[in-house]
Amino acid sequence: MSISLERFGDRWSLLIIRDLMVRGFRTFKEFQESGEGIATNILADRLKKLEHAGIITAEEQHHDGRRVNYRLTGKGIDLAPVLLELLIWAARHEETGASCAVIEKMENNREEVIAEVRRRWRERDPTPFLPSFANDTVAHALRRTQRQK
Amino acid sequence: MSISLERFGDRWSLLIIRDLMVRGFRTFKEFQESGEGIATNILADRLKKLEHAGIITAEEQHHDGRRVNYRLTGKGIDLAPVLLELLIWAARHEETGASCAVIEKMENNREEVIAEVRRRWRERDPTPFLPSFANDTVAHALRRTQRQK
DNA sequence: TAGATAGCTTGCATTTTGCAAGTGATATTG
DNA sequence: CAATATCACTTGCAAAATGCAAGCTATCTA
Repeated sequence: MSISLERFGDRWSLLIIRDLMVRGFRTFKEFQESGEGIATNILADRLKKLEHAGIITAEEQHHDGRRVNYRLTGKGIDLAPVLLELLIWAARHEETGASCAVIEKMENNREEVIAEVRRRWRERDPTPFLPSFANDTVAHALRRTQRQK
Repeated sequence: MSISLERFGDRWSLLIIRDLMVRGFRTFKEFQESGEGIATNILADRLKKLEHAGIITAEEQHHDGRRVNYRLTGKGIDLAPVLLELLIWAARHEETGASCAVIEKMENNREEVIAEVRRRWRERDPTPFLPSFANDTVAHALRRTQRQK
C-alpha cells in the first residue's frame, strides 16, 4: 500500500485521476482552468509521473497537433472503488456540500456506480459523471445509473 | 473529496492511519521505529494535524505519564474501506509481495474484513490485523475473520 | 538519585511547491 | 500567407515543506 502513496500520495495526483474519471477532463487546459489552482509546472510533472506509472496515457489528437488527450489506463480506472470510498467518507465526515440522500444512494449502489464509470471509460463516453460535484448533478447521474440497471 | 486530500494527501498521513488500523500501533515510538523512515518532526506534525482533524485522538496512559496512546476516532476507522480498496488496487497493479489468493479472498469478503477491523477497534483489541503486511499473516487474519462469520 | 525512556523541539540543509513569465509548435484568421 | 491565437508545456526564482541530527523535558526504573 505504501507503493500507492508513492504514486499519488500528494495533493494533486488523485484530483487529476478523479477529474479524468468522473469530470470528463481530457486536456492540459481543462485541468489548468478547473479552478482547483494547480500550477502548470506541477501539473506537467504529475501528468508525466502518472503516465510513467502506467495510470494514464497521453496521446496526440490527430486532427489538432497541439492537443494532447489524457486518458486513464485500465490500471487507472481500477482506482474507481478507492475514489468512491473516499467520496463517501468525505461526504459523511466533512463539509462537502453533497446531499446526504445522494451519498446514501451511492453507498447502496456501489457496484452500479462503478460499473457505470467503467462503461463510460470503455466507450470513451466523455459525459462528465459528476460535472462539478454539485448535488443535483450527482443525483442526476445516479438516477441514470439506476435506470440502466 | 479534495478536502480529504487536505487531511491526508501526503506521503505519511495515510500510513499512520493504516498502522493504527491494522498493525496495532499506539505510540510515537512504534511509528518512529516502524522502518518506514518518517522523521520525528514530521511524525509529530502529522499526529497533531490528524488529531486536529478529528481522525485520531491522543490520550496519556495513566500508569505511565510519559506514554501517549494514539487511537483512531470513529471518523478515522471509517477510512477502513478506503484503505482496503487501496490495498486491493496495489496488490493487483503493483509489486507488493502479497499473494494473489489472499487478495482475492479480501476482495470477496470486503464486508467481513471491514467488520473485523471495526470490531478490533471497538474492543480495543491490539492484535495487529496485518502485522507486517506479510502474506501468511494476512491469510491467517482472514481465516479468523471467516471462521467468526 | 543516576540513568534510561518516551515524546517531542530546534536548527539547518535539501527538496518540493507555487507563481509569473516565456517558449515552441501547431492552428486559425484576416 | 502573414499575423495572431491557442495549447502544452519550460524556466527562473522565492517560499514552503521535508529530512536529518541533535537536544530537551518530563516521567519512570534500578
